[in-house]
Amino acid sequence: MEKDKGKKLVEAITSMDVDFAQWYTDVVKKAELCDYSSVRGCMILRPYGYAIWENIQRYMDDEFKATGHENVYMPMFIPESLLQKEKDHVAGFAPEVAWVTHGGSEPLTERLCVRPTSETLFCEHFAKIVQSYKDLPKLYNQWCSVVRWEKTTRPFLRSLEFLWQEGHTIHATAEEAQAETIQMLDIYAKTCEEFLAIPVLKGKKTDKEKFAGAESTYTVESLMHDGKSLQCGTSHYFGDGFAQAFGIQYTDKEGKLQYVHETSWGVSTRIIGALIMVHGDDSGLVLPPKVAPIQLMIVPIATHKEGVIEKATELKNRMAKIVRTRMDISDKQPGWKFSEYEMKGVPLRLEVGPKDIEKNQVVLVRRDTREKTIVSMDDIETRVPQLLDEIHAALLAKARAAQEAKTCAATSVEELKEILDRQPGFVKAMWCGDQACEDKVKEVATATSRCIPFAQEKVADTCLCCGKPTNTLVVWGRAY
RNA sequence: CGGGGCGUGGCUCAGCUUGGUAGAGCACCUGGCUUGGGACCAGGGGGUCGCAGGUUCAAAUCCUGCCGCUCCGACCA
Repeated sequence: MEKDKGKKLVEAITSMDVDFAQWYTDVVKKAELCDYSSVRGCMILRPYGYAIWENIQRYMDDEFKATGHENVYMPMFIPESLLQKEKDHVAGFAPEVAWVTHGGSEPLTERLCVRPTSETLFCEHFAKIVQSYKDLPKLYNQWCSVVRWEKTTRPFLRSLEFLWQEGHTIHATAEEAQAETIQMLDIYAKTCEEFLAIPVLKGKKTDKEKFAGAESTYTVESLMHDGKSLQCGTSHYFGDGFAQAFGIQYTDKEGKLQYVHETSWGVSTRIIGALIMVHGDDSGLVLPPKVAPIQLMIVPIATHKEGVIEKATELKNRMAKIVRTRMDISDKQPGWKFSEYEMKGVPLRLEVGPKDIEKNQVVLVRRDTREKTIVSMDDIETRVPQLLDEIHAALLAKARAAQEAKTCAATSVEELKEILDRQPGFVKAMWCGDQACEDKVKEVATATSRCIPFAQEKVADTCLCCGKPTNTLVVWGRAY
């Protein structure tokens, strides 16, 4: 039935059900999100990929500012002695930091690490600038890149250098710091769901999975198309541990010296990996409208016919005032353009040709469902934004349904393993709190605890591993 | 770090077994024609075959080492 021509190029993207990992790599490359560089494990963010990051940045930055945070910039180098100050922290990061040992040809008296995260730099600075309770809180954030010398890398999911934001705040009281930790986790959840259409599971990490040096770590976890989970954002409460290690003290109203309470929180370009793996399909990327660099792509048909380009340009100028609009008037075939912008995940396409112009109409085509709607040219200003909203809602609903369909419950480690082998996803199971049991789950079922969800429920009375009575529900899975 | 696969114009790959002056398709450039799901015709440009050694009269091809990419595993904010 279908014509053979052109099929070969469409097949350039491996089907997700054949080989999900290959599909992911194909999409990243074909959609021109990033490219490999000559440095192992480091990637080049191309304009289209970077534009996605800029949109995420803009959204989150507005949220940070709206909650009273200020942006700063710290150095990219950390002296070894400074990194050593908090022992859990250094133990966690030392194995994967990159070291600078020479300045020009001169050996340095103290080697410098390239920041894997900046807690130590912020702490050192906070210790200097805080004297009184009147100096608190300090609500700082920085947008930067960090370096972690990973053994294996994948575009967006794990690279030696990656872009992120790291928030670092200090507060007079533990309560205030704890509230900050949760507030930022909520902003991350909101970013995922309302901006990226990625449903998330909010919860607390077990001690085994928490951040090096943290008292508690909170996470928003999401489920990818292949059933593996990915941490989309993380928020840590440090208590006064770092404050003690770095001497961050203030004088309270009673004139007594107190340690500050600290938090940190971060989201990285890894979230773009989630975006790809949650919404993508066999034709390529599917971008939720709010984050899409191009929201509406205008494809004029039969551009050589009189009046087509003029009309398409007029429509583009009208739409560009409302949504991020592009028009392709290159002499490629329309079919080529359709495939190209589907691969790039553009949420909505507008086709306009001689027949449409005659009838004063355009054809709107949704990327997510490929549904075509014929709309009067007079109505596009209202219909396009409406459709974009519908697409966002549909993507979120679809992803939520997929997550629910892949969420099961287990009462034993064996059952958990059996479920994950059959259908990877989230598995709810009770846990006694003992790390030995958590280790056992990893050993037997090759699954890790994703989080202790805030929304607790009871799927059994006893620990899935040791059988001791417990009321704690943990969600398990296999993670990226 | 362990195991598998791969490295030849921008991309996908053939050529390697059996050594003998570098190939195809796509992409790109020029012109024509076409335009509602990846067109067609003609002409054109572009590669020290991942790197370094070795064997040989001669290496993309054989040998050794290294580097990189990729997948699986281990490790890991």
